[in-house]
Amino acid sequence: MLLSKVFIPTLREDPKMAECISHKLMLKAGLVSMISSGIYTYLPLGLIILRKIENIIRRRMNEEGAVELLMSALQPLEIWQQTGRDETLKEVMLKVKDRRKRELCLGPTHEEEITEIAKRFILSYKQMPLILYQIQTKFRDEARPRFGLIRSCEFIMKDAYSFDSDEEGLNISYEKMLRAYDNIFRDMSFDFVRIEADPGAMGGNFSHEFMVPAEIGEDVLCFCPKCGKYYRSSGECRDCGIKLIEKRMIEIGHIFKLGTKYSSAQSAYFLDSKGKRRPVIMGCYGIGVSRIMPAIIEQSHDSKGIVWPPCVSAFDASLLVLERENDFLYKEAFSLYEKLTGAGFDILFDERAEPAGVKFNDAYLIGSPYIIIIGKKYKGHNKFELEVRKTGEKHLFAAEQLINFLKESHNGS
RNA sequence: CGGGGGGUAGCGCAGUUUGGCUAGCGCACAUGGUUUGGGACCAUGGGGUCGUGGGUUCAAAUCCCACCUCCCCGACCA
Repeated sequence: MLLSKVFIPTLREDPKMAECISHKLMLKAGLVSMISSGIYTYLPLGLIILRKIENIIRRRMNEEGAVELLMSALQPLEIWQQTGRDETLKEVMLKVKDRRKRELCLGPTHEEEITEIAKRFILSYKQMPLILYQIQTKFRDEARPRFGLIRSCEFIMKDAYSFDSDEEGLNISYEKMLRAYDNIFRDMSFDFVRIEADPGAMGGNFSHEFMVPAEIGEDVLCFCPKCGKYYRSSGECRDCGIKLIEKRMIEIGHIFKLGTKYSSAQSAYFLDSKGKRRPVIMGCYGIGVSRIMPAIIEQSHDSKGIVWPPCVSAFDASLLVLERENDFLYKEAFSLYEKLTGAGFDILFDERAEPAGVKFNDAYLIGSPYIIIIGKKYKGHNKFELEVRKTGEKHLFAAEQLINFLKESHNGS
């Protein structure tokens, strides 16, 4: 992509409203823009990254046999009354009335709605096991939105729901999701923790949380500095007997065995092999998709900007021509751009007539894993300079070498 | 929801204590020129309901009242 043709409005100064690093960098790098407290627009660059994150999730969910659907964000309040959660979630639920005075809410989550789908279509044990998932916008009237996309009133979640005819089936589905989540967060290069959790208001009897350590985390876990194990309470390490240290964590995923809480309340019944009517056994599995971007940034940045792990970076590399009005250099740069694009790489080509400092700073801010530089020095040796964003390490390459280098790093990641 | 701090050009800010020339600065933006390996320079220019409403006054960004909104700490958080 040509930088002058894409809409990436980077900011020079730190935005005043941003308090934490990821929030600041997301605004500065032109990933998102705040519309109101807790409400954000994804700008084009942010959307590219969001899609990459979503697709990592899709790949792993599909791999475990989960099937994607898309439920409505607008939901009749009626289905919430059946489970009583119109009361338990009263505070966070955004409600509206339509012109016929029908009471609706903007879904804060989708257990009730998916259970309606199950009730309607899952009639026999032969239709299970089944795992359905969606990537959807949720709405919550948060008491205090904060940290940018970490806690917002409108956010994107991947929510999956498993349907089984017996406990054993539920255990298998749950294991599948545990595996998928481990893979997803590993794919995203997270330093993450998986820990048993309290099901809370979600209901059910068993639950795991996936968390990443970060200063701005809203949860606290205790960890053993020797073996690295995490605990919920601050005793001492069961293995090492060492005093634990508190660590702030961001919750990025949470999965639950629900059992029949929702299916019973909403009469989602099926007939088993003996023709007996029984409630479907459910599990639900959430990932805070819009929270992942800031969580990655919290874990991967430096004083100059974002350092994207290659798997979620919008671009494989940024390409800078420093002397824009030098026809020779521009032609060399453009031909390299075409070669790299032809080889299947996503390249952000900064061909603007801006001073070198502006281009370097934007490139560091945007955070592509590699920066390829064509300027004065190129005229000396006719080699392309490649800077590794993460380490600052520099290489000189001819075009073919450069392509091979990028291919290798691509396969490695 | 409790406590604290903010709102002046697209962004970042000064000015408000002590009311008074035409409301300023940096960046960005536009035009022309010089530049081009680290947010460059010169010249010219455009852009403002000073958060909103009401009040006090000869005179309000500045004082008074109400409201809106943003941020921080806490409570809450499937």
